[in-house]
Amino acid sequence: MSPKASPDLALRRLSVVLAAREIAESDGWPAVTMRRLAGALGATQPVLYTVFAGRQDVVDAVALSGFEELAVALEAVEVVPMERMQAYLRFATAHPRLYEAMFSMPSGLPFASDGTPGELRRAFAALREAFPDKDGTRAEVAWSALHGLATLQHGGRLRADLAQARLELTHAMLTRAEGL
Amino acid sequence: MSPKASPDLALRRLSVVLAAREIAESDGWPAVTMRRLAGALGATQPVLYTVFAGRQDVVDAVALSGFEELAVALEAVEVVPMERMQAYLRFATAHPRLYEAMFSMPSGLPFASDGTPGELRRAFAALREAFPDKDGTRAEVAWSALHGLATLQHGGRLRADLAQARLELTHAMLTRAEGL
DNA sequence: TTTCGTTGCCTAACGTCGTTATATATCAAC
DNA sequence: GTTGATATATAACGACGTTAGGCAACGAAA
Repeated sequence: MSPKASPDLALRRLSVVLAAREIAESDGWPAVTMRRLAGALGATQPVLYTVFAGRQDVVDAVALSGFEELAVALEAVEVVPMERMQAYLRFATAHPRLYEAMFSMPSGLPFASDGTPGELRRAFAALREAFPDKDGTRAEVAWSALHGLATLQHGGRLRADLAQARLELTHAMLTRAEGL
Repeated sequence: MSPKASPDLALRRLSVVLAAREIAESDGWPAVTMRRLAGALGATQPVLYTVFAGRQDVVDAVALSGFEELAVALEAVEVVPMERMQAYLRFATAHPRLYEAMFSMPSGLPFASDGTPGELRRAFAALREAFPDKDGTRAEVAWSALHGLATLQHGGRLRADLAQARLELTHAMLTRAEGL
């Protein structure tokens, strides 16, 4: 039934994702080419297509792993607004390219639908835990504010010396807005 | 001095920017290739390089034109937080690809430095007008919140039925946070 | 132990991209 | 009309994502 030693596909997937993350984090996403990925794995390009449909699929897999990591990072701190906010921003600044794949790049991942992956739900749930309300509006607003801070800050669009002030003001806003 | 009828370079630049915007808005940024741009202008690729250093330069020019338009859109409404917030979000949803070029794509534009273009300053000034404070922290937070809402919403990452609730909550937060 | 069928991988290629070198055509100046 | 400069077009280069086709390796059947 198995003519040739069938390789561990799960392991191969993981290797590709890890290599993609490393290359992206060091040289940027445009440097993550199928040829370079194959080279980093000591294989040839067609091998990549045995576990991924294409380059976009690789990026999506990296993004998904990022959402899992973000969820872990958020759950690791206390269920307190400021703690979770700092954990979120810490994650974004520690892995800028990963964060880029998760939010700023074209993605084939389903988000608001029923097929939304569990990793995504977990990450949002960790935020909602810290910003509870009836329908989740407050958590979505908190998330938006954090995402805006993270991206504009990383893009150099905000004054670096005001980073702490922005965080504190955002925190004050989000917590005082408890009663609607 | 002028051996051949020297073409209007400014006009050509404008034509390229307009064509790039149209193609991007209809078929997405990956469809904005130098070949297609040249075709839309009835010229050949090398002509584009007489007015733009490369593709990135074209994208940057489109982004810059977007900042100018954003500034105009913001200045067109009253200096009231809710008005300017709605104007901002209206702009982002009306020209999603343009907004993408301005914020979500790799850019060679200088932002926080002294060389920041006037179009950018104008857009931010219009926001600061509506969210005044001593050092501009509040305007930066407002901008971040709006940017987060715009991008996450456009990416389908937020519940569509809560859009109005998110806007109102964000507005309430930003306005009540007047005293620090 | 030999043969066969299946499966995994590599080489090579296709079409498209951004970008550039070379050549040709066009017009002002004399 | 000749000359010289310049604007444009043709053609190419290298790299990309992706795929087709051939070769080699291995388990099962004989």
